[in-house]
Amino acid sequence: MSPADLDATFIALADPTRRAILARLASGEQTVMELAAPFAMSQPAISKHLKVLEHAGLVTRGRDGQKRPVRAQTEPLKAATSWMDDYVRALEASYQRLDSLLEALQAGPTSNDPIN
Amino acid sequence: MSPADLDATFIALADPTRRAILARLASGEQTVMELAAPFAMSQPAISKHLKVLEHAGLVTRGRDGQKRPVRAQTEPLKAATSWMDDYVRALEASYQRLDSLLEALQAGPTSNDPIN
DNA sequence: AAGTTATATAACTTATTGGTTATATATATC
DNA sequence: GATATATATAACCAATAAGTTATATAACTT
Repeated sequence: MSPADLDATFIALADPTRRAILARLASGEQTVMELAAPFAMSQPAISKHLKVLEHAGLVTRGRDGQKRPVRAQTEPLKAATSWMDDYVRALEASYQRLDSLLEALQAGPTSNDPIN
Repeated sequence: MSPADLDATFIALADPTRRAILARLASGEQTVMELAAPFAMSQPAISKHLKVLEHAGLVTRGRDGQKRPVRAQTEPLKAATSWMDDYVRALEASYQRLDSLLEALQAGPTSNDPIN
């Protein structure tokens, strides 16, 4: 996943309306009108949010007559989660190195310690 | 984690410069100047990015003389990941229900099927 | 064919973002 | 005390975002 793709995914997730739309899609495909109903917001506003979600690959659109059913997709979420997991792992590994170092220093510093 | 906190976290992650700053912090605390060095960007721009990251709780600032060392924090990431994981789980559960339904229909529809 | 419904697009407004330069503040050093 | 360094703040600019209303387009209904 390219940085730009990560950008698109996090941008899409960074809005409570869009996350609420996704949450509603967990119970299956919905039309734009169905998605718009619960929000105090115009239909074009919802269409704009859907475009942002689609651009991130978080939803795909079908065609059923005049309706354009919206369906959620998991792939970008998995890629984003994977970036975050890798990062947290790297952080915790570095904390652990620091912890061991502090522990070693407390046990009794020697001329071999990287600091001192 | 409140929706506003999730907003702050995803907004902070939705910029490649900020993700790069976080990545650099994986190797330990850094001063603002150290963080700014690799970027083709002014120091105030980096300070602004740090403020966004701090607002999300993704970094904390220390004090060491005139330096304000920046340190990464994992907590908001874990909360965000948790939201995403829950969501993916919900989605996959609903897909699975749909899949079983389609399977059942293909095996031979009956008057008890929820559609038909 | 006329009217209705579902959705998208356009044009506009306001607020926010990401950057800039210039400057202020606080600490360190000579 | 004067100067230098680390960081923050202010004022500004251009681009983007999130909403609006009005309108266009396409498909469905009668």
